[in-house]
Amino acid sequence: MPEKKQDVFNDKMRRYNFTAVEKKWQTIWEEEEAFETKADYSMPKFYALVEFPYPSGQGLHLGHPRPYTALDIVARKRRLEGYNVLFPMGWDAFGLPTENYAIAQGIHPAIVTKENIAHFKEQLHSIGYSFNWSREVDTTDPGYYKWTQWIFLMLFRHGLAYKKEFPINFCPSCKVGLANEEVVDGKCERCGAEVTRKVKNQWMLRITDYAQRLLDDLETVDFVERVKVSQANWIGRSEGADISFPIENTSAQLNVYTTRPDTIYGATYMAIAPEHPLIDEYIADIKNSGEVLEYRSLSQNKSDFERTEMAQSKTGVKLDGLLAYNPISEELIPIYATDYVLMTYGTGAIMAVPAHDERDYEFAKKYGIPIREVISGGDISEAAYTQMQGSVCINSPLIDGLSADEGKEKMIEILEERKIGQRKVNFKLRDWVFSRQRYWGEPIPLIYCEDCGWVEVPESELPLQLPAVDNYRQTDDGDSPLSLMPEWYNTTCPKCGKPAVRETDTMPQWAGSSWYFLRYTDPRNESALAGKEALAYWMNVDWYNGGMEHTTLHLLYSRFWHKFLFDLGIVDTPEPYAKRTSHGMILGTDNQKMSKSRGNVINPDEVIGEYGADTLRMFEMFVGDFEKTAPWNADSVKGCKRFIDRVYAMQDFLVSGDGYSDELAGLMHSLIKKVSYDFENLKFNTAIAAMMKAANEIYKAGSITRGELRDFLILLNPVAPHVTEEIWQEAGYAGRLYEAKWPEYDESKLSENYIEIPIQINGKVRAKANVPADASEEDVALIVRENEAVTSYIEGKAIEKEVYVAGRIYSFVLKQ
RNA sequence: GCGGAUAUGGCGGAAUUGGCAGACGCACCAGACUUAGGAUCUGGCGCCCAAAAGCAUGGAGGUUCGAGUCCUCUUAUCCGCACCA
Repeated sequence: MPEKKQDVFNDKMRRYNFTAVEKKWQTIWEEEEAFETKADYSMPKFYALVEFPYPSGQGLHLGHPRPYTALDIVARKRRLEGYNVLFPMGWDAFGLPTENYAIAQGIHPAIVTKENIAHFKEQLHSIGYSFNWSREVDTTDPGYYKWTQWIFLMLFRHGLAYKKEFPINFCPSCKVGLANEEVVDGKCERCGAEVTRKVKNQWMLRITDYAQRLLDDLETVDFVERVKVSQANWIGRSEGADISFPIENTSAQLNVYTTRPDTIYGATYMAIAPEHPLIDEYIADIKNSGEVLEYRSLSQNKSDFERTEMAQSKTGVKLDGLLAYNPISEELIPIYATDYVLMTYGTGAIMAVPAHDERDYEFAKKYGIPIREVISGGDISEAAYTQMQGSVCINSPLIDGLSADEGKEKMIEILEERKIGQRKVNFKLRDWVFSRQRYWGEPIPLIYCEDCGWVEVPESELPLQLPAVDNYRQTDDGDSPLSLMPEWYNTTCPKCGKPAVRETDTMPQWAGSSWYFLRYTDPRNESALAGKEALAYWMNVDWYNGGMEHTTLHLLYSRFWHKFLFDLGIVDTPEPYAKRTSHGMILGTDNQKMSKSRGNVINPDEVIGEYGADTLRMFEMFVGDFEKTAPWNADSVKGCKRFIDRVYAMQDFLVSGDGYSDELAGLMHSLIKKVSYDFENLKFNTAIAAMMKAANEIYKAGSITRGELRDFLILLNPVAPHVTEEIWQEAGYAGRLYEAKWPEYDESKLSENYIEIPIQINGKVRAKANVPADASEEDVALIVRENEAVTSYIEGKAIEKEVYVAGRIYSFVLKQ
């Protein structure tokens, strides 16, 4: 050991060349297949999953490494704990940017994709992740999308895929259909033209059939609360009743859905969507039909954006000549067409209760419709009163005096008895629009035959490959480029053999990512999406981390597909993911989202070049609470680099001894406990802080035993795998660090013999006392009284109360 | 508008879930070692103050021996969804 500690750090300071060292270990790990899964299915397994990236042309940005490093830490820890770990990576490579690049440059998207993947892969390698590269998947690989298509066929065969007219966003200037994310403020992202709606015949998936199960099973999984809440809100279950209102002087009934049957006496008008078929049916009876039809076409031409823009002020038009009959209040009430009622939810018609619904209130005020209070508790001259809790039904002869909740139940019973309505559950969740009029996606494996209708492409012909095209652009009508290729789409009907045509739409980007976690379990299987045994062993995903932005799309879609495959008996579990966590975004140094246009993007390659991969990994974890957004701070990165250098230099005070020294034993045991706990609970920042603090203590102590350094290196290894592996080798420990065993701590050795407890007098800390850790309350009371500061405070004053919280605090309350 | 979060030093952030507010890091200050320092080591560092005391977790109240943490009200910011009957 050197005489003076600082001597070590002058010219003699031990340093290492992180670039060379990191490269060295990455090569060794690869050669030794250090992180590959074991074929031994008797081992306990752990499946860690991060969302596979879209390989964009820009390469990785600083946001990518945050979740990857987090689960890499967990995966590495699990391996050290003796688990067989599956930690795969792949590419969600179908998508718009690549396609747009292809359109602009005329280069086949497959070629661009290949280049981008190579770049991404190299970057990921340079960060030292322990991914199972032998299991890499690529959604654009025909060997992969064969099974995406196969799952679609199964959905079709089981009646979960159907075709329907559906409006899409269309840019009249670019003449292309746009995804929602390409529409910014109602304008085309590229050319800025106003986006309109265009009705297309689209494939839809019946995710709504699974709405109840998708909601119920949230109870069975360990997802962070905010994810569960968003999914539940998105599914949007509500309970109410369908009720029929006869139309006077006709045989028609107007069916409505309401969650508030208890307010039916307050229904003073009916409101229907402008598209509602009632208008067409009784157009002859509507005196102002011209006005009504004009209103309809006006609202139909509005884009979604305009419609929400207009939400400020409600508009509508009364159907002159038609009146509805309220079957409970036995009154005749007017009917309005208005676009605040949506054709796509419920029945497209509502009973409007202005007194107890804010929208109806606003509408009734504007059009001078009576507002009748039927639930007490509010002031309806001011605003609609919508509370149910603690409210009582009034002006409602059949349910007067009941609470709103009871009134609702009672009214549903009455409606069912009289056969004018029934209990009904509704969901906000819509079916999934599954076709895209694009090139760069999985072709939908269906054929249309004049005689047989839609017919499956035979399974033996899968994958149905994307053909080479001359032009990747949509037609002026917004159809897929495949629709310009008669040589591809003309075929024969697999059923009857007559001439028939292929579907030219492709699948959305969400398709490939809806089941990729299954493919990782057995990625090269050619006869099934994955082998039974592999699925049984590896599923469920034990821990899945991903962005909040995928909560209501990818996460819900993949749960849906998984449940469908479960129903078919292909997978054994009703849910794919046992646990889901979410990371916060990394912002630029200006506290803004990193983006090319803001010019605040930092490339991870720069950080690796200047400080090394271990430092990048550590800082990504140290920057703040994993679940919160955090701004990148280029200066703070240095702190992590310094710490790593200090750890490297610890070898200079290495002394013999496989165990812990008396001086550091308590520190080591509590460090093992802290780090083990924090790594499991997304508290990477405090785990690193604890290791930094421990390093400071070790420097103060001036020596470290071989046993202490060994365990310290193992704890730090998941965060900084290269440097720890290097020290392991240089210091002469046996074997590889990646094969070491995660240390255990001894609870009895955590605490010191003596502990310092603060003494409060009237709520303020005035003194501290050292007491034996195992002292009784009586003992502590005596020790505390010996303290001079305490005696000076309590002398001559009456003690009103004394509180001792064992090991924490001693508190006196004095009479003032 | 609805839903979800967040607010703590100059900065990023800690706080065993009601028990010493500011761990750890950055920046800064002083000293050491240096031909040199964008290296390293040692120490300091919430505000106010000579010190003692006092004041401090967006703001205002409250509960408690004790509140960043619990309750009520309020302000600001961020994210998601947009008339879901």
